[in-house]
Amino acid sequence: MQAPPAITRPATRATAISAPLPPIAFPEELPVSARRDEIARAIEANPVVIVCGETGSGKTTQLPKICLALGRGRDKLIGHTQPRRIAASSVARRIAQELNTPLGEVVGYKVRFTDHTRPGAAIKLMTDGILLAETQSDPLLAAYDTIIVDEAHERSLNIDFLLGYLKQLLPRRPDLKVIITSATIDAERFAAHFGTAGKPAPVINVSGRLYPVEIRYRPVKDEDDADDRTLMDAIVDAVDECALAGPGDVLVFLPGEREIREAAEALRKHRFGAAGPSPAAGPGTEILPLYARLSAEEQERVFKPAGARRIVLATNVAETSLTVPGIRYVVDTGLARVKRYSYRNKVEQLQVEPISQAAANQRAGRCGRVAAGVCIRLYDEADFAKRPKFTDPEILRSSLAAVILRMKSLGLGDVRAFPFVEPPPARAIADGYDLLAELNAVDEDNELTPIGRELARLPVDPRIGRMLLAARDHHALTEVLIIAAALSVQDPRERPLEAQAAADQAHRKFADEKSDFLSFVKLWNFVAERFEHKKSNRKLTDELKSNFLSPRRVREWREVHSQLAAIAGEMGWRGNSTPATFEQVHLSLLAGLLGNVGFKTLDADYREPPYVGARGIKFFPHPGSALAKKAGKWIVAAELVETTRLFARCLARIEPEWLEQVGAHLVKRHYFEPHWEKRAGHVAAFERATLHGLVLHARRPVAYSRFDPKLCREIFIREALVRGELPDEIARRAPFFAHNRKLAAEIEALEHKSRRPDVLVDEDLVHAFYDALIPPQVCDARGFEAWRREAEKATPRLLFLEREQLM
DNA sequence: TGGGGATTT
Repeated sequence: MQAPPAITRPATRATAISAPLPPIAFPEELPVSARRDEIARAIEANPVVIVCGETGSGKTTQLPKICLALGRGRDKLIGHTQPRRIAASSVARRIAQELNTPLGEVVGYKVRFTDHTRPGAAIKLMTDGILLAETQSDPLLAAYDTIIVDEAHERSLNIDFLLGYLKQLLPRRPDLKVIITSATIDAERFAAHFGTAGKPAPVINVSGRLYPVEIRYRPVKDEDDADDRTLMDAIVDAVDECALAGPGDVLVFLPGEREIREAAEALRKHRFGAAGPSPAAGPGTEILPLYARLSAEEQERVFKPAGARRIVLATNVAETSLTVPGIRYVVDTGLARVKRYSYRNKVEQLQVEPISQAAANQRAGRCGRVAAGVCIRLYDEADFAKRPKFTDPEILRSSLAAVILRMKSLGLGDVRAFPFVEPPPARAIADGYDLLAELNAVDEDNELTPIGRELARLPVDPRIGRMLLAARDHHALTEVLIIAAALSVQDPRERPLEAQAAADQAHRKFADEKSDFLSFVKLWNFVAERFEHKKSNRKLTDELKSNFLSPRRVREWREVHSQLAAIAGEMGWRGNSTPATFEQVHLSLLAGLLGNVGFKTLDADYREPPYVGARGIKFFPHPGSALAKKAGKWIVAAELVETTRLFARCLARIEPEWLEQVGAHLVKRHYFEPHWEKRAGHVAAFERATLHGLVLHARRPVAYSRFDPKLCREIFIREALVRGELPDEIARRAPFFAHNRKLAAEIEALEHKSRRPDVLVDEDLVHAFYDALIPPQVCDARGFEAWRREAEKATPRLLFLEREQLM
């Protein structure tokens, strides 16, 4: 759909007066400043420049200013993308401050839900997702004369898509300058990607301001000691080693919450255990967990330096998203939970894996920011050397349905030909199309359907978008908007390690025994009521917290909900004013979740997976579900994730009949054992219906004539006429029937007497007799009767057999 | 019996 440019084009300089440029100063202590002439020349001479700057180089804040000094950002914007919202806003603030201008005037930022740019600004910070979203209304990115993609080495889905998009766009935008910033090791790959005529894009390396980091390898198990030393023992020893090396905070990288809890216990036990206080147990030493699910307050503790030594136990959140200040020592387990997507089973996996060399070096770098640091790796150097150099980019670890949907909707042509930095394998693309077909978003030719085009307009996962489209049709939009928003954000329910039972108790009031999805609706109503009657933000926050709800995540949920509700409003969809039924809600959810259905084959005993799902996968209900112990025969799950086991999370009971309705385009039907039904007077068969291999019904009787009329006619003649199984009331009205039966009986009796019991009336002869007379379309008793009455008007004894025909 | 971290028309 093409809208008039005046509406779709983002604010450009045509209508706004540029703010007067402030003087641009470059802090001389930043390494980038010293190289600014060289960088500026490279930008002027090349469409694409790769800038490698390690932490502390100043690239993020100074590059936009170098562009500004070059006269860019005057007629069009300098766009500058960051992987995270928090970074986009804080970088904008910092640059605005350095230019001594109010935020928004010369430097603005735009992230989801917040737009702090004014017409006339020169530099716009944004998340890479925002720039990607803008390609929908501004395919040439005409609002920009310069685009800086920062932190490209993070290789998120958005970044990889953006790098492909820019590569394709550049020939059509010869005036556009693109700057990619990256960690040094990835530079060559990006340079080659943006090369022209066999010549790679220029790379400029800017040193960082990292202090040297000493790497020490301390594997959990030494070759010669075959004892049962565990990872936790190794962590305790490594922390001791750090403590002996001198003062300073320690950052320990662990794969997840569970390991963080174990490590905290091990460290506490070690400090207070029988062996006496360890060197790490200086007075007031603090052990601080750090992971994303932690409440804001708990995370805050990490940023408030205390007097005593702190030991921070962190997940990957501390690798890129959060910078823990003042770290002198890093202890690296070399492990992380990594999300992957299994094309074979079509489930997500979240399993502990050894991290790449690049990630290990990033972790080590976290202790060299304030002074020389020490990184203790709990594996040996040979182990490090044989690890992959890079972490697989997200695009090679994800379902591609959303990427394909967006590419189709932007008209970017063949997915296989798109210039990805690392093209996904063909089977991954095929799998993405499979999911889109399951959602009815593409047709047999893999072209977008009207549903697909609508899906592409919704800023949510295609599965979730599909629920919304179905809800519009099932009059369940009010409930499903709440559920869809909830499924798009992190669970607002907190479950702190030290208060799990209390949290579960607080959340129990939202539970619905038939559907975890409906607990989101109950929770929504609870929260909405408190927002409506709030006395103060403080009180509201306290009330949420006392119910173990994260205020931050509740806010995100409400923001996503209002964004989706606004889009629904723009599309003219109407919410239901009366509550939708369980069936209406879950028919809608099923439209997006047909691949996540399960059938219970075993009673749950926690040893074998009780449910079988699509393509024969077997899974457990997640123990956090209200249905975990009493889920029904048929369930649907919001997601299937393989962690320690394959778990289905967020469950609801469903009826198998709903699957036939919602999954009509996927149901495979197989018919077998066609047979004559005397009372019904027709041929019946049994139907076996499957959805993704899951048996919906195994032996449902169906009238068979519409599937195979020819075979039905054969069976009708043989069973009803030759063998005499015509329904009685039809037989009584048909004199030929009694006549022919009697004749056959007489002949049989005669042949019996003549001691030739092997020779009976030849069924084939009788069959041929009827077959020659009865028209092809007759295949059941009723059709036969109608034909016979007409035919006998002309020839009354048409169907009467003669004795010699049978002998 | 229990999930790393981000992002969006």
